[in-house]
Parts: sequence; structure tokens; C-alpha cells
Amino acid sequence: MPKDRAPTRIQKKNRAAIIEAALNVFSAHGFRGATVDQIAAEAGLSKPNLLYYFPSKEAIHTALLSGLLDVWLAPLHDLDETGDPLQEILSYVHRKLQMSRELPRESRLFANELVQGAPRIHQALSNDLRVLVDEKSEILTQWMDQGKIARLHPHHLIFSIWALTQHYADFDVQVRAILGDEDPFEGAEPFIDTLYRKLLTP
Amino acid sequence: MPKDRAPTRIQKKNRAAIIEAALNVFSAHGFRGATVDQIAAEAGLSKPNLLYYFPSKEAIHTALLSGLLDVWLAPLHDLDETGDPLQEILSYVHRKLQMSRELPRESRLFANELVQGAPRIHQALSNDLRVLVDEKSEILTQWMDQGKIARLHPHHLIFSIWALTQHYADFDVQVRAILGDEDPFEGAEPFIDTLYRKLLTP
DNA sequence: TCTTGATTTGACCATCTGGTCAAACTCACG
DNA sequence: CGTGAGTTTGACCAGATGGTCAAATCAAGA
Repeated sequence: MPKDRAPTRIQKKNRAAIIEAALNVFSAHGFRGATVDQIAAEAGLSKPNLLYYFPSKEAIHTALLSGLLDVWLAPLHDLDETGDPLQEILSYVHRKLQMSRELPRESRLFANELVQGAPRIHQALSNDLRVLVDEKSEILTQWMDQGKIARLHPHHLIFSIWALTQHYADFDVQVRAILGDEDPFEGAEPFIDTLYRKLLTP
Repeated sequence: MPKDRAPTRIQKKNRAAIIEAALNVFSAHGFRGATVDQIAAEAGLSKPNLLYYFPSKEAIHTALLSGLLDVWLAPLHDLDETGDPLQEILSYVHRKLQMSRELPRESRLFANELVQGAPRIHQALSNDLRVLVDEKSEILTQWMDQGKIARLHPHHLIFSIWALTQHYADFDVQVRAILGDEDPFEGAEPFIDTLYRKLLTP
């Protein structure tokens, strides 16, 4: 494996190519369904060469997930206590839907992991994620106390946003099978916007 | 393989045990992640014995999925044109949530398949499911035309019900990691009920 | 250019996995 | 009971898969 000095030009390029390839393969087939050969081929490397950069399949998966977790949680992280409640929430919803549209592989990567019991990221869920959600739920509760938005269970409000937005990335095949040629997000955007405006009006 | 006469007592028992075991294993690990040995062990059979009842892993999966599809779609199928619009929809939502609570393995089985592009049930999606959804969307549209419920994109309304209810089964680990000891459905039920009452009010 | 560390690879290995098969065993029924 | 169909299994196979290794090749600074 490469020494842990400053990464060389080649190391940067190949590590990036591997992570990109791994995202493709893991998101499409899940951890178990992905093969190292597949990832290597997609990254344009031989299998031993790939394993020169990452010690194992598991290590690639871990690196990929932990690298993405921040990106994935950024929109919720940005929910601003001092902003306008309805606008803040609608903006969060909007960003999440945008991510389903633009980063569907990332969404499916997490979906794959979660639906199988999250054996490799259970840690992060019970710690980082839980803390973040509790923190933001606190803000939501304050807004409700102040009568700025309707009173609802804050955790379930957040779950609903995840469910409604990620559905379009995770179950893309199903959505498209039903909508046919229609662009899913064309209709999803106003639908979800209306939903939260109605729901959150006190 | 057993002849296709009337199934014997033993055939009935073992086929049922295999399907039950397959549901456990496939829903927890996905098609690729499940092994025939695992299913056989769970069913209390040896691998060759299992393969005496089903010709292949694929065949078990297919039998399982097609056997469940009807159960899975029954609630939507039962949406009744002649009933009270709001009550009909709320009742559908309620049944779907109930299914997430009582049949989480079934939900995850489909989720696993869908999130990986539904390679084995694409057929059913584009045919049966699409027809059913189009048919029920027609009813929803009529209700909207009659001013009985708010005007919304009917397909996305249905998607939202799937997303909100199945989320609790499919991403159970995540939900529980955040809620801690709290029963997810305790809070989900009133939340989702409120959501659809507000959303559907014209 | 030369040297040294970084990079790449062909060959290989152990294990897992889906599936086969012939032989053995069990059961229901005449 | 005896017998033939139904059921079960140990042994086995071929291919896939994660991972290793020594040898070969390459790249960049002295």
C-alpha cells in the first residue's frame, strides 16, 4: 500500500477513480452484490492494482460512506434557527429533493446499506446522525412552541422529508415505470412543496 | 423435483418452510447477499434437499415475490370508488402503515429489489402495477374534479403514501437509531394521519 | 543518466457458492 | 409386510470471488 506521505499525483487520481467507480458499483448492487473486479474494471485498474490503494473491499466501502456522510447531512446541518421557519424547512426539503435528482447513486448507496440493517454504519447512525437530528428537532419544537409552524412530532416530520424526497432516487425504477416518459421531479417538486406548506401551516 | 401431482403433506410443509426461510434471508440480505445454504439452514433442510423442491435460488426468489405481490398490492386494489374519498384514502394509508408494522420483511424484500433496479420484477412494475396505479389515479382525479379532495398530482399522491409508510419498515434501523426506545408507529400513525387530512382538505 | 521508491501486473491461492448426482432412506398403501 | 414412489443426503464439481506476492515497470529527483 502507498506510504502515508503527501499523496502523489497518481495516488490522487487513482484513489478518486476508485471511489467514483465504487460509488457506481456499490449503489447499483449493494455491498455483497458488488465485486472487486467490477470496481477495478470501472476504475480502469487491475484488481491487484486497486488493492494496492485500498487494503480490502470493506475499506473501499467504508472510505466511500464516511466521505459521503457529511455531504449527505449538510442540508439538515444548515437548517438555521434564526431563519424564517417555513422558509427554512421548505428550503431543506428542496435541497433534499435536489439531491435525489442530482445524486441518486449516493442516495441508493445509503438505502442499500440501511435496508439491510446498516451493518457497516450502525455506529454513525446512533451517534452523529442521532445527535444532529435531536439538535434540529429542538429547533423545530421551538418554532412550534412559538406558533410559527403547526405542532407535529419533530422526528416524524424529519422522517417524512427523508422518505418523500429519497423515494424518488431510491425507487427510481418504480417511479419511472409508473410515470412513463413524464419527468418524476417535474411533478414531485410542486407536490411536495404544497404538501409541506399545508402541513406546516398552524 | 417433485412430480406435479397433488402435493403431499411433506411437500406442503417443506415448500412453506422454504418460502418462509427465503423471506427472512432475502429481505435481510438481498438476492445476491443471500445464500442457498443460509436459506436451507433456516428452513431446516440440507441444500440438496432444498434444491429438490425448487430448481434454483432464482426460482425461490421468483416464487416468493410473485406470491407476495398480490398481498402487497391488495390495499390499493381495495380503494373503493364508491366510498367516502377522504376515508378511503386514510384507510389506504392506515393499511399501508399497518403492513409496514406487521410485514416489514415483505417491505424490505421489495425495497431490496427496487433499490437495485428491480432486475427480477421489472416486468410486473411496468404492467400490473402501472395498470393498477393508473386505474386508481383515475378515481383520485374524479374525486378532485368533484371537489371532494384537494387537487394534487394523483401519481405523486400515491408515491407519497408508499414513501411515508414503507419508510418505517425499510429504514427501520435508522428510525430506531434516532427514536431510541420510542415505538416508531406510536408517533407515525397520528403524524401521517394529520398530514393527509391537511393535505387532502380542498 | 541513474537510482530509488512508487506503481502495476500475471500467476496464484483458499474459500465460498450454486448446483449435480447416485445412493440411501422413508413413507403410504395394496 | 413388500414395493414403488417420494424424500434426503454425502460427496463432489465448476466457476466466482476476495485477497496475496514476487517480479517487472515506471517516474521523478539528484
